[in-house]
Amino acid sequence: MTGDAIRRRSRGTLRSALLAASFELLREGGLAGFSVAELARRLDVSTAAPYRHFRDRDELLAAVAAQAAAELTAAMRDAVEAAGSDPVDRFAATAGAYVRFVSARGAGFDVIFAAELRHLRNGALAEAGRELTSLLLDLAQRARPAESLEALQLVEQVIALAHGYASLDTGGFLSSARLTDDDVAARATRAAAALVRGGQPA
Amino acid sequence: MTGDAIRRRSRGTLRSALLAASFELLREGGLAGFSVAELARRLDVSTAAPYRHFRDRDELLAAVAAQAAAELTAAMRDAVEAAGSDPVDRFAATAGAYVRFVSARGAGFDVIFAAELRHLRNGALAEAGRELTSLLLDLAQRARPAESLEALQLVEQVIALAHGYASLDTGGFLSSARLTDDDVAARATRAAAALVRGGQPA
DNA sequence: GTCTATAAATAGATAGAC
DNA sequence: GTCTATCTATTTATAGAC
Repeated sequence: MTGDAIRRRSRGTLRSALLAASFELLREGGLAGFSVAELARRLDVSTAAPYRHFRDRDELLAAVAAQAAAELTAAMRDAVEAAGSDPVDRFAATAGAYVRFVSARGAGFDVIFAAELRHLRNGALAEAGRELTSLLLDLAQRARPAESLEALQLVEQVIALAHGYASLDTGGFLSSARLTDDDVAARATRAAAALVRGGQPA
Repeated sequence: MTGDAIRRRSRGTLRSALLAASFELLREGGLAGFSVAELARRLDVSTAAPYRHFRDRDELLAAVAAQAAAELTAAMRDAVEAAGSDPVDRFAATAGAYVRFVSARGAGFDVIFAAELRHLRNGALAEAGRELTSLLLDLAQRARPAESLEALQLVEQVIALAHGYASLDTGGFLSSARLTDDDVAARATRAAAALVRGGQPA
């Protein structure tokens, strides 16, 4: 559906069409498969057209990353609310939300915090990243048992776990088990909860 | 050191020099930065030379992946032995070994189990992958508390965690903390132990 | 086994017309 | 704002000489 809808856009919307198509492209081939030329091809415009809206490839990617960060933060907030009142479950829900988001949109921490985009000092992206980090830190702080790890390290652990599950999913490591995206998200959530609980002082 | 040593190799060793240089290249730019042309450049041979030893890029990568899998399995065995007798600590040590290995060699599960290499049906690679999986399953089985998750899912969790830590490390997410590779490996190990312990039936 | 030369893709990016 | 045309760089891969 989206492909045609994008191609049949009316004039003046190339910029947002580029962003939308970028997510499609990322979902299909990851950062490695991302190219401005391919984007132009899919939108039936010349390869020069995107450069009227973005200085170069990195600026386009940064805009995508900023949008991804905002959407991911929102998705995590929703998952947290749906998770109930247990602070550990609420924090762990972010891992599941992350897996689901990457599977649906193709952009995760690798895009949002890409080293190749840091030189841009893109304000919107930096701010969106900070908001995401802040949400996670807050949830970690509440889930953190006394005497346990610092909240920052707890965030690091859960991010690593979530990103790992998303990578395994994307890379097809889990494909033999024929899991749905929701299955993988549930596993990531369960693992995150175990991780936080296991960190408690015996 | 290695660069010059490789460039000054005597004749008849291009094949192994290609493998060695591949690891260097992967460590610097990951799978995305891997190219046969760049490899040839570094070894001061023509871009055609590598194709006398490998049918194409994927066959070269598969040979790299098979070697990586064997080395990683050995590194994990060493780490397990050094970890003592507690089954959870022994299993968790594989996460630290993985992080250290990826940091040193640049090739991890993403290369070893790359979807793009599966069509080759490379026997050596498949066998090396099986051996790695088998080691992890065995350790998981011994670390697994009764009533806990299946060993396969435990392996999945620890692999995801380890791969996530390695990605965070490689991507520079942890760079603000100025951690050494050993620091990151220690954190991954600790997190893996917490994960396994937290999975126990309360 | 290695080289030179070359072909065919593909990507990023710009100039200038409309 | 978009197009056509073009440039430059890079990569994978092959043919044929030595």
